[in-house]
Amino acid sequence: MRLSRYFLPMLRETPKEAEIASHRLMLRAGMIRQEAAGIYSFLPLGLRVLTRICRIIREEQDRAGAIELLMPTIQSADLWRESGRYEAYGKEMLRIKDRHDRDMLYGPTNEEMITAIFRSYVRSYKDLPLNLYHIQWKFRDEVRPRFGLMRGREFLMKDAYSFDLDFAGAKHAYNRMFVAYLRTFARMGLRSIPMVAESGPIGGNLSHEFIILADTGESEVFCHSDYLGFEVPGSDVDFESVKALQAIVDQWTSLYAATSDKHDAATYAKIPAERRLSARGIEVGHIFYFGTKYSAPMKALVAGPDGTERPVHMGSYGIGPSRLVAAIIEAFHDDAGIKWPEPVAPFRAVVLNLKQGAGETDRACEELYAALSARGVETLYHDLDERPGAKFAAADLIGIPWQILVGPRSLAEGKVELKQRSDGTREMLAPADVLARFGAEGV
RNA sequence: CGGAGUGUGGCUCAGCCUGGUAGAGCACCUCGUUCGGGACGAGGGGGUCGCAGGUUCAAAUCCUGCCACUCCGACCA
Repeated sequence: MRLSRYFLPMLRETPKEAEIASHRLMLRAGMIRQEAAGIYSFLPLGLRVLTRICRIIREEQDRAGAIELLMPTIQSADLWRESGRYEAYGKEMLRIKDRHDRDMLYGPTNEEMITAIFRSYVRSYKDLPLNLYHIQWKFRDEVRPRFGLMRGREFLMKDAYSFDLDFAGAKHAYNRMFVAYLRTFARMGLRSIPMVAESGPIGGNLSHEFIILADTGESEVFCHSDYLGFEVPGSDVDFESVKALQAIVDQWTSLYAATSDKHDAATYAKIPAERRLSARGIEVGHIFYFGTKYSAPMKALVAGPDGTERPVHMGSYGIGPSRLVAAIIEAFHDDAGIKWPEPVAPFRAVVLNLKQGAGETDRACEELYAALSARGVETLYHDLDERPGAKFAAADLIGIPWQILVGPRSLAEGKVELKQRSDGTREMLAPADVLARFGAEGV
């Protein structure tokens, strides 16, 4: 992508409403634009990151055996009356009426709808286990939206719903998502810690929040510091193996870890003092087992091997991709801007032409840009007529992992400079060697 | 929902107390000089001062009401 033809409205000054780093940097880097309190447009650069995050989520959901579908944002109130939540959910639910004066709502979550889908097609235990998910916009009319995407009213959510014949099956379904979540966040460069959590309005009695440690996190958390050293399951995990998954979950729940809601000071005090970790965290995922809370009242029944019908056991599993954009920035930034981990970066490389309009640098940049693009390396070419300093600042701000600096100084030696955004390391390389770095073996 | 605060060109803000021709920096357009860490000069365009009432000869400025947004706390992917 040529910057001259892209839409990337960077801000030099920080809009006054932005308090935390991620919000500030997203606005400055031209990723988002606020439309109303807690409601944002994703501008092209922000959308690229969001899309990459969703791609990783999908890959791991699919790997764990979940199946994607797509449910609407608008739901009928009648569905929610069946579960009793239409009244129970409170003012957080945005209630609307259509032209026929029918009660509708903008979905804050989809347990009711997925249960309705399930019950209209599935009758037998032979169709289980089943896990259906979608990635869709949700609306929760928060009293106080804040911190940009961190606590918006409209937000993107991946929500999965599992269906099993009994608790044992449901527990395995829960474990699948548990392990998938560990992998999902790790692939984004994040260290997540599963913590015992309140189940809130979703209900149920088995629930974990996946927390990223960050100073700007909204939750106060307490855990054993050994969690920071645990190994994340590899891509070869056998999601069919009940025993293998249970072993992983057992390990990851073996030590104390709780949010302030569920914090037990006495248990925490038993951890050796040097292993106690008291910090703030960002909730990026939340998983629940809630049994027959919805299937019983909504009559989502399946026949078991003995022929009798029984309500299906369910769980639900949420990840906030839009919140993850912010969480990743909180974890990876410095004073100059964002430092994207490669798997979620909006572009992999940015070519900076330090003397736009000079034949030599223009030619070298064009060649590099064309060659990188041909190799499938997503590259942004900063081809605006700006001074080098402005280009450096812009590149650091938007945080693309690899900067390729092309100026007369290095070009005189037949070289360009490859700078890594994450640690600032620089190397002088011939253009051909830069290309080799981005070859099949990656950088 | 309790408490605090802010609305003035695209952005950051001054002006308001003490009413009298709407300002600055950045950004934008033109020309020139520049060019390895957010350049400089000259010229130019752009704002019914959140909205509605009121007071006054005169309101960005004073008064009343409303709206929007932000921050602190209680609740939440």
